[in-house]
Amino acid sequence: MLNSLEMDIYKKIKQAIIQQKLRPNMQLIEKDLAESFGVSRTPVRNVLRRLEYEKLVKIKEHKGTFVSCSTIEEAKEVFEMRRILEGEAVRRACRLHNEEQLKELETLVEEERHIYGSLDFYESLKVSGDFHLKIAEIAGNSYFYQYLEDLISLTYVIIAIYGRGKMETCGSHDHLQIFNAIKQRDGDLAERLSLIHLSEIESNLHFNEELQISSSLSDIFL
Amino acid sequence: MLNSLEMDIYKKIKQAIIQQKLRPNMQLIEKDLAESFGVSRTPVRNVLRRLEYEKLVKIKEHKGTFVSCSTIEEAKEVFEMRRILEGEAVRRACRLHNEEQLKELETLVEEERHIYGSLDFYESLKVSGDFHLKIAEIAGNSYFYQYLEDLISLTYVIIAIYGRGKMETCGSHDHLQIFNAIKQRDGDLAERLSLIHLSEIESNLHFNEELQISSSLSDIFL
DNA sequence: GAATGCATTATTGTATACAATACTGGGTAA
DNA sequence: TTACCCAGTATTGTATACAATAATGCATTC
Repeated sequence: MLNSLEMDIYKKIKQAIIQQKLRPNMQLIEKDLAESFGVSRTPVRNVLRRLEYEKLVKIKEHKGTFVSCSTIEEAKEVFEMRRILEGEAVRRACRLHNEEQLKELETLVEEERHIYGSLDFYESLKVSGDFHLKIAEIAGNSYFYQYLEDLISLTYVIIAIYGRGKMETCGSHDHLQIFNAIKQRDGDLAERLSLIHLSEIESNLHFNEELQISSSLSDIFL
Repeated sequence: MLNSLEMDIYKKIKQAIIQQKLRPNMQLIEKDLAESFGVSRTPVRNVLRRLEYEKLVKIKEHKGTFVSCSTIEEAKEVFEMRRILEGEAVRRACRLHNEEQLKELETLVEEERHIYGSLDFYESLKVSGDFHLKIAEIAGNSYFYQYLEDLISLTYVIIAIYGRGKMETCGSHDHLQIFNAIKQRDGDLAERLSLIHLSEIESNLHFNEELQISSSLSDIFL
């Protein structure tokens, strides 16, 4: 995939986007990025193209690279696809999990419960995402993980755009319920809880058109 | 995504892989590709990275890029994920399709029926794939298309590795049945037929270990 | 004769130089 | 004053040059 140099740059840019240090529609100038990482434009460009493939940035030819600002329709597609994939994944996880995996999953729930409120917002987002990804991992088909990793990253950006600060992070309570359903191998229940969980997160977003971050003043005053 | 220069190179390399002009495990040397396309290594490298992301090639650091040669396990994952996604997609297609889309789908079935046997193998593969992709398109969430486009391309390579020449292409009869189910908006039937269809293709493959294309003699004589 | 080490070569990885494109602003003409 | 054109600038796109790495083969030594 990416070599170690690029992987380092990739992780840093990705994290900055997720943490909103780089906000939607902000331009990422290759030269500046290259300088701040102390490398040439070449590896930076490679990373940006990768991020574009994940839809975290948008590259416009001869214009530049911009932190992605998903439309409402795109955001809804992300949640819809997450429900499809995570619903199926959690079913499989119920069937397939072994003791070790269950323990790892439990650890994540515990961790989440522990840092809830205390640590910073983005740390708790990450731990929450890890819970979802662990289920994808247990589901036993690597595409679950591959697809959901990207979709979950995109969810962070969507929350950055359409969220309103407080309750967008997954409640650790929901995760505990899902965990228990998995533990009891109750696929129907686990799927139902997962779908509700995702829909709740989505419904806490503010999909009012006016709230979209505009890329230009002409968008606003048109 | 890719600009027009790279898109051109991308399509040609991808097609060559699908058509087995570039066989699994064959090395793709950047310099040679660049020369044969009359460009520098830069755009070629970009394309190769993209193809790697789609799992059509594998890049080994400081060694080179090789046409991917999926293992049996990877191949099974591809079919499994196709069943998950296409099963869901065809259900949605049943609900969502409009007249125009239905007509386009019918055209593809007709076309397939028409060229069956007559045209070359790879052309018929392509038309067959288009049928599957059209359903993904009708399903109304762009991720269906995005994911399945890659999975279907990978299927071609898998068939190249594990197929045995004759009946691996989708029978147009299966597609006609699926089409009729969609037309009648019978989601249950359409899904069932699709899953059977995919499993049939898979079961026609020869997943005997000995048949794997070895990348090195040491693999054979170990 | 076999094995090891070194030099050579081939290939990829990174940096830099150059080309193309699109934006910006000022000047000029109507 | 306003609209348009043109030059200059900023940024990306492509090519090339250079560095790093890994494979190869030959020579040397035991």
